Amino acid sequence: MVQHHTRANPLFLREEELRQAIELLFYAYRDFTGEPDAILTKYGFGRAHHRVIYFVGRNPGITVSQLLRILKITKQSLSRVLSQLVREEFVAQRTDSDDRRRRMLSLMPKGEELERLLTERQSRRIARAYREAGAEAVEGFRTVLRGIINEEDRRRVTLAGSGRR
Amino acid sequence: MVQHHTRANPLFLREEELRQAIELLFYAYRDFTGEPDAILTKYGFGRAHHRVIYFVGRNPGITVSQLLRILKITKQSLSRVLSQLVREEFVAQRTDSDDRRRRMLSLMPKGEELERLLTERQSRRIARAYREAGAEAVEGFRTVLRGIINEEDRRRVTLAGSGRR
DNA sequence: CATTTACGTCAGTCTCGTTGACATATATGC
DNA sequence: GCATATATGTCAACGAGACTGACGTAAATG
Repeated sequence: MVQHHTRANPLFLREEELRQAIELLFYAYRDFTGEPDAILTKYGFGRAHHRVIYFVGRNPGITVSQLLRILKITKQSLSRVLSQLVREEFVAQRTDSDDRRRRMLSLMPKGEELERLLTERQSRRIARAYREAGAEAVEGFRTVLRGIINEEDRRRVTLAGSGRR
Repeated sequence: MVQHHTRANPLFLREEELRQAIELLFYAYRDFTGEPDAILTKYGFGRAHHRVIYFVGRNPGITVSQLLRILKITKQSLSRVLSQLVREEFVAQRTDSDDRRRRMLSLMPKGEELERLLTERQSRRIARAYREAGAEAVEGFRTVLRGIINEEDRRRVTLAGSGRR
């Protein structure tokens, strides 16, 4: 697949290979977010709203501080978009009965609908790529991406899912 | 959180798998850009500067319009960061002798140095992930990422690298 | 010579990230 | 019960970086 005819210089090969990875990530993320971004604009929302809607939908009952740890942004940045989503009835807050300081977040019908719309687009893109690449490539894709993620957050992705070994 | 022990429903499994991909991409990109972002701050630059420096370094002599096509941002957005990079002598412009409307961009010594610094960090992260994952996984990673990229831009990544030159 | 292309710029807007200070409610350890 | 820590929200101010739309200039091109 990767026809490197320069076997003479392994260092060059390595750098070229790594630069390709950098570029693949850039282009893939650019296009991966491009479609949702366009949809969000119609709602007066941006990518930050998308992230909140996605992770709240994925983890119903998640608290603000848990969300902050995932997004790695400041309380202010989250607060702005979150309060907007609550105000416009995309997201609901209810007090945790165990610890009444906590606000448990969940999607309201409007939020669920938008979440589905956005996730559907992204899923379709991934599904197509997965289908074309085959199961073995998919495993490789997952493995490498996990390796790129900071160690402390790797568990976030594979614990929840089919990757139960 | 969400543990799926259901093997009964293949559709559900599929959705879970796709959501994991979405999250892998999110976390990987977040951490992939996190390190360079921190460095750039010290220079008074942002991620936009990084992208320009990277792609100019990678494609010496690239023109403004070519850069726009890669970054998919507007002329204004590019103009702001580019003129700053030129002013501060990270990037040089010289008129193309064939078509004197074009400005061919290249890195100046300061730009090359910063580019190396930033790319080094990202490369190290990728290299570690590649090493841990193995050659086969790397191929899968590349294949799936290429599939995620809009078709018209796929050639950007594999032609320039292993192909010519 | 008219049109198109490449590039730059001005003015204004918006999202979304930042810091730092402060307020409140609640939980928890002693 | 009190002191402290935690979870959350909010205010003010700021900066980066994206956008649109319009306009201007230089050069290439049909």
